[in-house]
Amino acid sequence: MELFWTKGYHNLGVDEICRKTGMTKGAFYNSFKSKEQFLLTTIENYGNFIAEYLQNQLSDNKQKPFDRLLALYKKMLEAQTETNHMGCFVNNTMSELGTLNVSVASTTSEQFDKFLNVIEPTVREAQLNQELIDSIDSKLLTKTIHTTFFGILTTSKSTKTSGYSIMETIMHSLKK
Amino acid sequence: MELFWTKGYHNLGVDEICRKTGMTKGAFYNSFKSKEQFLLTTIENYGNFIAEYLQNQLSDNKQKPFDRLLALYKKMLEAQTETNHMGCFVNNTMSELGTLNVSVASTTSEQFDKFLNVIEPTVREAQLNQELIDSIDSKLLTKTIHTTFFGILTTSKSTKTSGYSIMETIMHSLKK
DNA sequence: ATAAATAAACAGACCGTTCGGTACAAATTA
DNA sequence: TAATTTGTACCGAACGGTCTGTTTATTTAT
Repeated sequence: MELFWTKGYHNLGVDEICRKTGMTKGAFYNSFKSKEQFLLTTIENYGNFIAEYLQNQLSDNKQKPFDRLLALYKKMLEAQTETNHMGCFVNNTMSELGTLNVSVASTTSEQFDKFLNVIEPTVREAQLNQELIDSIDSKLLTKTIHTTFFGILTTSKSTKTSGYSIMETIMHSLKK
Repeated sequence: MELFWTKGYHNLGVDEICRKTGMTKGAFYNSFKSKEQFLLTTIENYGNFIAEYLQNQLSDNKQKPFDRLLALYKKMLEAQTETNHMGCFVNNTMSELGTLNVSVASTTSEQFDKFLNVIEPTVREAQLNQELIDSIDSKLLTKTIHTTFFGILTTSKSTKTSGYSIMETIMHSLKK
């Protein structure tokens, strides 16, 4: 997964996948129908992993919902600075292959929706708590916040400004 | 450029570039040192084109600066729905190759900065006009707005919600 | 002005390499 | 022993890039 993430799909050969993971080609093609099918499986694994991570981070009831959200995004932005990839694996794959391959398009947007569904209850909670604006419905607000986050995640690696200051600006401006 | 945009770098062969543009390989390699150099040239052309477009859209003095900004982003989001590519060409290229190729990384972030520099005066004007929050400096606010826009541009194609409603939410929440 | 010489641009067959994927024998498991 | 998994040599296709012959434009000589 790390490999797809940093190198993308077309720049990563099956040979290299096998070399780096210690598999052989025989084992690879015994387990996966094709390179594409391996990518789809990887996207789903990553999606499940992230969804679970989000769930865990947001279920800390000691903090207010708004603070939980902000802390989550801060943590994720910080995590990226320690790696050598940029952006989100799901979204990167979507931009690389989304217009070329319908399976990839549907799998990636499925995962994206899954993320939103995990986050939305906390956003709604924050709205009920009068911490976030409630003039728009929680689904749209969730998408607004998370889309912004992905924008930051994609661009912040190549700019000097800390991505977190942008996220902070947005989150505070969405406060009630 | 349209080709790189929809297909990405690795999925587009020199043969196809030549076929679709009516060039031959001889002409191509007479004009460009390599496929990579052609990409860099294309990015710069695209960057100049967009920067000029932004400049034109924002110089309409009949509207208030805030309205000019919102109209610009609306127009750009609408424009995308008529095409079959997604996201921004500069940013897509950055995610596909930014971690693998330093020339591409620097060229793309150069273009991104150019966009910000074109937009920033209008944002500053809106701040002075008391239309946008002035608690943060105009450069960071510009980056916040534009980064958000790119996030929307990248994801809105695969989601059902209109990207513009997200952009509207953000812009209005950043109002003074 | 015309012809010859030089340079630049072009066409596209072709090259070595790498790609995703297959074949099949060897090894492992049951 | 029968069935499954693994290692690896190998395949055709497609890749980026080169090479050589040819056309076209420009300069020079007469």
